[in-house]
Amino acid sequence: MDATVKRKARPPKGTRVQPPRLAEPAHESDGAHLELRIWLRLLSCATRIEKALNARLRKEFNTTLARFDLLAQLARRPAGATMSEVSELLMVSNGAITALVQKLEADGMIHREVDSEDRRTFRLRLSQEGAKEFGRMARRHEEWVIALIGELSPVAQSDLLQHLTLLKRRLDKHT
Amino acid sequence: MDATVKRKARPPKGTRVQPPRLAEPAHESDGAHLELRIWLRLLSCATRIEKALNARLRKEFNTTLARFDLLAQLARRPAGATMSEVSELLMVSNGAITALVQKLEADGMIHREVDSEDRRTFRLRLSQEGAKEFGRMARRHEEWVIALIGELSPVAQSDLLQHLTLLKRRLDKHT
DNA sequence: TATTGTTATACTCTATAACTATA
DNA sequence: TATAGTTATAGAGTATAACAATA
Repeated sequence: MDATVKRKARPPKGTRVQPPRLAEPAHESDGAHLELRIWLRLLSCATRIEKALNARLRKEFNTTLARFDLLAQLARRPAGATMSEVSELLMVSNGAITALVQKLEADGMIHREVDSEDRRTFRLRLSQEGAKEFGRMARRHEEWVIALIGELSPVAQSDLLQHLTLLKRRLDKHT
Repeated sequence: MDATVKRKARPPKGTRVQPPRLAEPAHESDGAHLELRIWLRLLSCATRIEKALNARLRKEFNTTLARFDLLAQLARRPAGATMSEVSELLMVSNGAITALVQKLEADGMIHREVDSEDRRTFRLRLSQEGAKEFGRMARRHEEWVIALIGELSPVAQSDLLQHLTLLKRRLDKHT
């Protein structure tokens, strides 16, 4: 879904004297504080990867990253999870979860059973085909991610992971 | 209803080999490839920061990150930019840009002038109040980002920036 | 014919608040 | 009263495709 924005063509005339610059969603990224530059680059990378993954999930599986993430949470919890738990895990409101779950249930990817002890709650679980389909998606997803990130050297990768982990810990405390 | 449904609850002790982990929106993140773990952490960090910034922009300035980013692009281009240029810079479709621009114009943040040489195109520029308001937003924005990221040591920050820059370059080539 | 930008349409994700049914 | 989840509503962002004006 990229590479087709036809803006390569540039008005041949004009008195524009700006230096050539790579597309950079930055606010004065050059003199700015380190923190700002990190954030802009982080956002840029995440957006790029997210768009790529979303487009491919749509194309190959007719689904989205949000749904994929919900399935992933259930996939690692054979005992299932409640709506509220999923809501917290995905950091998304209860109402939004209801919508996602309805869609996934309608597609036959998950089912919900009333909890035997508290009839207000459901346990969500992958259905059998849901588990299979998620397996297919997860494999492709991983291939895509490896293709996108795998060009970095192993050392760079492990450094990057380490620093992101550090950042995430700070955010966990700070948010 | 086993009361402590939270994932944090753990057997009091044990022979765990794995490091303690916080809630992690991951798909089997432990045995997974490095690339996958990087992506999940990257996404997690970006989402957290983005949500925080969006909420604050909404609260203090009644605006959004998408609009802020568009303004930021104009702020660094005194000569202005066309719709298509902005579309490319923000990696967003032309139709979506029209919507954003209409909103910002209605708010008096920007104006658009018909290009004297090509009457199909507009030049978008910050209005005077737009520039002032953007200045206020940018200052706050930077404070927030510094507060969120600034807990990392300077060394960690510069390493992180370096690795993200590397990643971004690969993505530029690869996407 | 090609390009710039608009419009119409639709879809996804999201939050909030009022609501229901349990507890 | 408090909690789990639903519904109704609203709004942002997005893409696509058909279209108009201009090149």
